[in-house]
Amino acid sequence: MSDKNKSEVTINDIARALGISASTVSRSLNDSSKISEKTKSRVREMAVELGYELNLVASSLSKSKTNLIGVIIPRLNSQFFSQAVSGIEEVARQSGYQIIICQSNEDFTKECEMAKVLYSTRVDGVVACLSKETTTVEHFNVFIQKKVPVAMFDRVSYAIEGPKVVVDNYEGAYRATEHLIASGCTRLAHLAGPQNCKVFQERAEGFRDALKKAGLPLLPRHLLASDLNEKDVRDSMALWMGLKEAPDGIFTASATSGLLMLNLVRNYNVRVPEDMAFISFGNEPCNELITPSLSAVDMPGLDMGKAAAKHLVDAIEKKQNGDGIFLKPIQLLIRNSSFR
Amino acid sequence: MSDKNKSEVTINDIARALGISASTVSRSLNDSSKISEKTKSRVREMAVELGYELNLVASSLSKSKTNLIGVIIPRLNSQFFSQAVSGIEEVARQSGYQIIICQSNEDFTKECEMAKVLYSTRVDGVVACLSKETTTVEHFNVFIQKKVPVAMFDRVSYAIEGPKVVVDNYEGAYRATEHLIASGCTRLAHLAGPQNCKVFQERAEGFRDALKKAGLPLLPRHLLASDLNEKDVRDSMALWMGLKEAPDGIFTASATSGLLMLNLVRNYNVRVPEDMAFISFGNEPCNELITPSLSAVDMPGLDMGKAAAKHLVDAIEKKQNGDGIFLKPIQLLIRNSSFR
DNA sequence: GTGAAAGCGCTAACAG
DNA sequence: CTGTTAGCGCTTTCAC
Repeated sequence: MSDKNKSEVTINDIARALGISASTVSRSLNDSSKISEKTKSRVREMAVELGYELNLVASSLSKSKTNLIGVIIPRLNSQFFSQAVSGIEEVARQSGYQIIICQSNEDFTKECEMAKVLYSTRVDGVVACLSKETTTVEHFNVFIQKKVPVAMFDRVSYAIEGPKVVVDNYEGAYRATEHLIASGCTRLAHLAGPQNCKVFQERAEGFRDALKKAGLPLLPRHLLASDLNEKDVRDSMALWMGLKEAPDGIFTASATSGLLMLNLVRNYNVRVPEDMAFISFGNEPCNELITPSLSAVDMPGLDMGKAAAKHLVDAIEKKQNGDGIFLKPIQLLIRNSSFR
Repeated sequence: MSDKNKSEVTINDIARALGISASTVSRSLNDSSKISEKTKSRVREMAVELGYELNLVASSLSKSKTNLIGVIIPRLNSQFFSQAVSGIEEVARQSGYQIIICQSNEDFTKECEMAKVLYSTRVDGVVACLSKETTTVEHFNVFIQKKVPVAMFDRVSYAIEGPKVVVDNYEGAYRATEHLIASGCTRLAHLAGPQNCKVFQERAEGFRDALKKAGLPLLPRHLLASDLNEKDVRDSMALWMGLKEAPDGIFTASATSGLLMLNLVRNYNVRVPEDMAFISFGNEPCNELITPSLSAVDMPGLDMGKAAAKHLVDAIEKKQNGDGIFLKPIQLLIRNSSFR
């Protein structure tokens, strides 16, 4: 009847229609225990009759709670990250939160901007995986100061508080290298990632230590730090193939670089795994479909995402800062590229 | 100096500190043209001094604009979707919007719920790709009624207004089939998707028509509608291989099913592409890395995402509903699985 | 069990 | 150019 031309139906409209107060309507809609069932149902009916829909921005403002979680990640298009985001989204939604996605694109400056706008959005928490470029985390201080929990996964920083969900990169690298050695490789090489980034440091370290432990030398130029982009991978491959002592076992610090290398090696007269074995840190579905299938250290992306979100939500709701390091198991997937 | 213990610094604090009004502060911070440069800079300085950060939820409430875009997609973990979301995120952010991601997981009920909460969040617009189950789009009516633009891509519905970004599924399927025929296949089969879903209908239709055009028969059970999940694919493969007249050319309606089939065929004594050629609708990076490499109809996920976001933003800002169908080109990627 | 009133932080007429 | 005054729609004491 009161078909007002106003765009939005509010609790006031319901209140007016029912001849009660807005607070009663609010309480009813929130299922407050101190409202009679009768009133509640009258309110609910009128709400649907008028086509009322809660306005979360108003609600957020008055409650100082947005039920929004900011997610900062390097990018979306890798199995690991899309799985992680899936996991985050799933547990977030189950817990009543929505997620705002920001891709830093491995760009530190963008990461900083994103932190700012997420803060302005007053997200209740953020889960982040740092860019490769990131070496300082002061851009997260806004959150810390205002008691907004920050959960990190994979590429984390221990310089700020909050839950961290990680894998043991050192161990994964160590075991991968060990495996290559067990397969009979003696001239091992490692295509490492940017060494300012902790996870890549750890992977390089695991590699080095495994060699040391086995009494194997690290041949000159057999450990190459790089950005892991396509050019770097191609250059590294070319460099190694030109060496007098070319590697007979290669461990790459990322899935994509491993895939690319395995592809590049076809241009040479080299048998895999007989002449050259491969294993990569990080697994893509692709790894087991190609020929030869590519061995990998698998990181549980989905689980890590879920865990990060879970610990974040706990931190948000229980007001416990949720500090803690949660180590997720990696898995060595041995396939044809290294099995001999 | 005025180190009040209040958690949030507001424009009022700045106003008080400077002995001016809150509106002047607001205008300054928004770089209004009618504020003296001098005042602006005093305000800006005081803002950083006090550690002020804009509260977007308050701003959103008073402006009735959230600068949030809701994204509803079936899932994240396929090249196509992660690329699409990347594209959406990129142009959204460049245009000053943040995106809220919701995965329907191909579940119609979830899709409906998501539409509801996105509306409650008062997103300024939504970009959606319908779930396979979705046959009705009434859950989007909230948006339409309230003039919130809805852009759709790939799996779209013409039952509601708003920009649609699509590829010509019929044409892609037609050309893929045509290609198989040109390669010498005569007993063609198509693993189709759920036929309530338009894109899969169109693909099946393109397949049928290409056969007809070439005067080739559609052999019994050579067109199988399915859900494209792993079990369906396995069953279909088994069924086909058991046929007296087994297919010698297979066109799958999705990338993953194609990949899986190509993998399954190894269990049979069949040469690819000599005895059986393959091509899939949808391409994954994987497709060119496997052996034999898998031919595909490639959809430009990134572009489609960007386009959808762009048209949505236009619709939001120019108040033009942006109706229109934007056809993105597909590309036939002929690789070893079908080239003979 | 329900109402009145204040307020969350910002913006936007309307004055001057 | 700047200030005053109302809200935006909802929640939340504090009364009754």
